[in-house]
Amino acid sequence: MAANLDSVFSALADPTRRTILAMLLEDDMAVTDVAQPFQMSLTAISKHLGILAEAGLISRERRGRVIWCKLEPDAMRNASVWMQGFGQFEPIDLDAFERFLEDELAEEDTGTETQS
Amino acid sequence: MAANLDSVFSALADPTRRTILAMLLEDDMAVTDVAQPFQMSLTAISKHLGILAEAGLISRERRGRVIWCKLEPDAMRNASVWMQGFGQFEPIDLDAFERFLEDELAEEDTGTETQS
DNA sequence: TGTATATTCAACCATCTGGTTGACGATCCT
DNA sequence: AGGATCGTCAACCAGATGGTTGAATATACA
Repeated sequence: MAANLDSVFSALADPTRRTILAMLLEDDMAVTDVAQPFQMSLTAISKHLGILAEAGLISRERRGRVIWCKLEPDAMRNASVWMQGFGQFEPIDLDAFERFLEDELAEEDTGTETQS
Repeated sequence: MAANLDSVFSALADPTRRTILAMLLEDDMAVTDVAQPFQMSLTAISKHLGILAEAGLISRERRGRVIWCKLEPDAMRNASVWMQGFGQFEPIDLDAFERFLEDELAEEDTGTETQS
């Protein structure tokens, strides 16, 4: 889904949002606590969290008054897969990569392990 | 370093630019040839290439009249390393990667944009 | 009930982004 | 030199983005 790559990469393009993700890596956090270390308004942080949630990078769950934000690393998988394909080889090794791809597909045809 | 993540991720956030990168994965290309499959003007593609180059994702070298664009995978690799911190991703799924590439290229070929 | 806390909504603003067109510089080929 | 090709520059435009403030909503608590 290329549209999802759009939203994931543009969500990751903002340093505030990347910092928020790094904070959530340590633990789930309430919106107010997420906002605490930043200089900007709570509304601005709330918007950033909305963008991260829209991209699927986090989820938000209301418990009482508090909305808990939780990292959802699955959303990064597609983007990570897409990116890693570019970093795995030197451009000069393209032919080798093609053979590698074909080998992988051939393995799958023979019923070797299959990831979803 | 963080500023570079800004430029890399925001460069990757545009589907036209991701398609260009996928095209350059196969071979170095002249600007005009990069622009050929797209509907937009050559100027627009030139700007996209400028953004990709600014992010370090490609390099451009003039030979005669022609400017050759070449993929520079190191920049993406750095961003990929950043993403690795956010969870245990599955081992690289090259089959999935190839499907992404095909989706990206198919979008441009058919002109059907899957915008959300 | 009334008040404090947690979060979002609505309106607004400045700046960035992705596109256009037309003119221009650079290079190749007769 | 003259003309075609390659690519960028400059100016412009509509819409997106990231921030603000003030009001509104939802929940908790005394």
